[in-house]
Amino acid sequence: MISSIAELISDRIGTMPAGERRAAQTLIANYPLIGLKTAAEFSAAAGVSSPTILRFVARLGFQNYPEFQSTLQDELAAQLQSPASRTLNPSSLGGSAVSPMLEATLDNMRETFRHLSDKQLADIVAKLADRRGKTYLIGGRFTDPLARYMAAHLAIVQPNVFHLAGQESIWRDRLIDMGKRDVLVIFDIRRYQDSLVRFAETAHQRGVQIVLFTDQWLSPIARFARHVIAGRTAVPSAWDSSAALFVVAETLIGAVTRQLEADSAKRIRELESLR
Amino acid sequence: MISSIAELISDRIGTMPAGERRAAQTLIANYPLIGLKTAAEFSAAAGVSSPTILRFVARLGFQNYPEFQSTLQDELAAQLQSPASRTLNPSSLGGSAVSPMLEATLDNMRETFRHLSDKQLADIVAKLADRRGKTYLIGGRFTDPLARYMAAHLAIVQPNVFHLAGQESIWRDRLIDMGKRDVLVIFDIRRYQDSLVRFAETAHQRGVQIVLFTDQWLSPIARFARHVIAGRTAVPSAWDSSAALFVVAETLIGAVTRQLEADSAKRIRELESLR
DNA sequence: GGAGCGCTGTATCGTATGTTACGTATTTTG
DNA sequence: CAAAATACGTAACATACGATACAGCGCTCC
Repeated sequence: MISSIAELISDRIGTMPAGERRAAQTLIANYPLIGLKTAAEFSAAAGVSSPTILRFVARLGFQNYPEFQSTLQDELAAQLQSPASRTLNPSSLGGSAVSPMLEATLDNMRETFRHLSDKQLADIVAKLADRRGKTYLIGGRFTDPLARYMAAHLAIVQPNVFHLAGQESIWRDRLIDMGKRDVLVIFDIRRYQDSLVRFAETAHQRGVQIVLFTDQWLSPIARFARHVIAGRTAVPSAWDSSAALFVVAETLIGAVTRQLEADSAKRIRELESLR
Repeated sequence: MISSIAELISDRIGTMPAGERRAAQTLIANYPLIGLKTAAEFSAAAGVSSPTILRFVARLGFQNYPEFQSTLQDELAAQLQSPASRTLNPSSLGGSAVSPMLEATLDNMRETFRHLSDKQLADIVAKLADRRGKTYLIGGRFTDPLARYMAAHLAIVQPNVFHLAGQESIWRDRLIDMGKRDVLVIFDIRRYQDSLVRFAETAHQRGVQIVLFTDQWLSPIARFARHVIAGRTAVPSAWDSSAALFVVAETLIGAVTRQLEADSAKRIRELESLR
């Protein structure tokens, strides 16, 4: 079973003529980056001519150079998305049944936060903590609980936080109260829901700022969103994982609370006395 | 000090017009691979035109698209050569506000799963997948969204899954339908809610098996529970974190789905056709 | 409400890139 | 040692890619 181009090469390098072998060796030595550059640059690095490079990729079974590059990119993409598979050898850890799921989830979180800058989060926190406008939250079929979770916390540290629940017609009607100063937090991962997209579009037209929690393939709502948080969702399960988005949500909740510390502390005391 | 293109983007994304911001977001979400493809493919993925992509890279300070791609490749090369440097976020070095939160959460998860045996999980899965009885789910003030999340998934792979929502009196009345073969999944972390404890006690008296998700200090409901999952909740925030429990929930969802694979696949197909 | 500015997409252009044909060099085999 | 076959590079070609000019549109600010 040959899965990567690197394996394919080492499998066939013996049957190659001298020039192509030099190409193969340079590619292996700088794998896979040389292969992503132009055929001319590749040929220069290998010290051969560009036609030799083309014959080389043809011998590997590719129709043309772009096809070869695409395959390399796909390979790279697969590597970059699951850091674990690359860093640790499979035999090193004890074979627990649950740990693949846990490991994947931990990777997803690290990866999600790696693509999330402090500045981006700070901007979102500032917007969520801005009390001149209202905050609305809504989610899709499986992610609506995340919207609820976030709403439950935010509603405690500040007024004017609303979770949009129930039937579509109900929350569509709420659009009438939304305007420029307001924020709409939407959770939407595959398979993206049309109803949410329509809702987001209308809200956007009304000038509402949208904060979108989605997966790495980006919900179509990203079109209308002011801020996009792309979480990794891939786990060894029949379902996608929302855990990374959940942690981002908790991080934001914590940051908003700290931001509003003075006010929220007072508010929380008041709430306590109401019980 | 800006070292990577990703940082550069998050630094300037605030000043970008809508179209270029979409480009920026898609690049961040699929970093950095989309940027290595052609401008046309990039533009299609971002849902904008190719000139917008070119204006985007120009705004980042590049003379032309190839120069932008070369920089991305160099960055990738540096990463691939020292795998260690990739795993840590550059911002985690200089006192970032978010990464303590992430680190604590990751620790919580590892710690939570360390105290969770495969056998314990397998028992719970077996019980949840047992279709002779009904499954009820409920949670506390902040954890009810977790109950909803779990219910939303379980209800798809098997019948007779119910989330108990609304006012206390409503779900108390549902006790009448609960019996020995049924399972009640409860989420309860500090501060533990009296209403839930009373509910759990009554259910227990009726012979209902209780699966409890709680924190490491154990809700009083643990007294009545057949299975207890104790998650770590401590994070540097004003709030406790439910993320570890969330991941356990997802793990169970995945395991139950696999357990019921044959039946659930058929069921899911049926559901699809109902849309 | 009107004028100005800035953003974005369409269409066109030039060019860099991959591709192919061909001739020479090199190796292999009878 | 000779002849043939294979490999390799040079040069011409075509395509597809990035760049640019321009027009339409929405937005903001008087």
